[in-house]
Amino acid sequence: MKKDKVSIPVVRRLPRYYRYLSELMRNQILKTSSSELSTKMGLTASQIRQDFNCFGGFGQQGYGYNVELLHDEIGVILGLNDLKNIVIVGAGNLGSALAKHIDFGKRGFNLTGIFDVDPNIIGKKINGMEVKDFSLITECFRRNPPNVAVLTVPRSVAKQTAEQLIALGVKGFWNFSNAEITIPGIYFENVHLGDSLMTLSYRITNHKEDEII
Amino acid sequence: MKKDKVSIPVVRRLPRYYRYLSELMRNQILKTSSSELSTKMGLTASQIRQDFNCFGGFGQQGYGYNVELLHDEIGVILGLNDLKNIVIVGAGNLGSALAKHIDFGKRGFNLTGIFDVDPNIIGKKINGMEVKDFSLITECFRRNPPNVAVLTVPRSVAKQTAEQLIALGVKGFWNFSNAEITIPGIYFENVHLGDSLMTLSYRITNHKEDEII
DNA sequence: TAGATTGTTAATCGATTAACAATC
DNA sequence: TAGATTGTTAATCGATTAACAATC
Repeated sequence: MKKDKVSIPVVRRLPRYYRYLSELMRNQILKTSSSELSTKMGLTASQIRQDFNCFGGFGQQGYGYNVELLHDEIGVILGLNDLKNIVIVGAGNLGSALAKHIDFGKRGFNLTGIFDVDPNIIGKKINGMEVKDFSLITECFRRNPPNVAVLTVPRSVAKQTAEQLIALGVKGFWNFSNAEITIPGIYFENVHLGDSLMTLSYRITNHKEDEII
Repeated sequence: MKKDKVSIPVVRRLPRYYRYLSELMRNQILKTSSSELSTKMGLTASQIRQDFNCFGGFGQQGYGYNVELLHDEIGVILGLNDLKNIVIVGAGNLGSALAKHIDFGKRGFNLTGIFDVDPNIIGKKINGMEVKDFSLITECFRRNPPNVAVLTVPRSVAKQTAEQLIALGVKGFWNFSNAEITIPGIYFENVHLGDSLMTLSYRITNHKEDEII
């Protein structure tokens, strides 16, 4: 049955399901089952069925799941179909690497601008898109107001930059700045690459033979 | 009391504690308490005390925690003090951005090499370090065998590249390749930037007024 | 000493797993 | 129909929260 409140762990697993189903599609596999997925993904079949049933039943008893249908449904749930405008703010190493590396279109976003404050960077082209002066951002937002911004500025200016963008209507941030900002009503997806690396350090340092993950 | 098996959620919070304590140190704050940290970090005081006590008691009843001592203890737990050699394999957009952007030294690692297969990239300098030919990797590993590799190669070659590196002694991967690889005894810290972005898409698409995170 | 705050045990909550009836 | 596999309810497990005695 469809749930109205879906828990964070379930939401975090959705993109993973989506990837595995994409892979099955690439391999022209038409049907799958919770038990098949469970062995492939290292989850329990029960959990998979529970997860899917947070959003309604996509399967057929006795048969399993139609791969493409399930894939597309999860895409819809994730909101990948209605493209949300997104801009990159901060075109340093990380910002420009993300501009080139991430397929925003496949992830539910439409990249409409890249901004920086550094005169050495402004005017450069990244993936055919010119880096614009951040001080002109108000003007640029008139035409294509974005819902979301990638925040790849130094931590020291992260909060003030976020506030400026919120004032212009931005509702969500993909935040790489290493600052933890929380503002009511605004969505922050904080990516802490340093934390991830330290977690790896922990595991390598404290390994006890066995355990994976 | 010191626990011998520490759960994943606890481990993932350690870098976060470490960051908040670093911040307190920057602000010359000498002592803190679980309740003070809890309001700052959005956790419960109880959880914080539970977390710290997985590793033994670092506080003093009636006083709280000495910021620097706690910070340094967590650093030791994370293994940040004994630097582990790390190489970057794949010097494309993301690999080279990470080389420039990440302070490996502060995260428990010592960057000793950057490799690629592309003749257009080999020989370039990134942060003063020359990109070496991946086919010479066996030779390069003689001197400074690394424990860990950053895997920033395309998904299609990720698995075979990982296997080559494991054969040369690599025990852990910071894996950006978007391939989910599991090999017994080897540590994979998988960073799925696309998943992170899709999670943001989900939340923006399905927002119900209230809820943050 | 009195006040504060830890370390730790016990209670609660939520997520995962198991079981099974429904049904294709 | 028989076999398979879902959707869903119930049981279990583990993580979080609450409570409080220990003690600085």
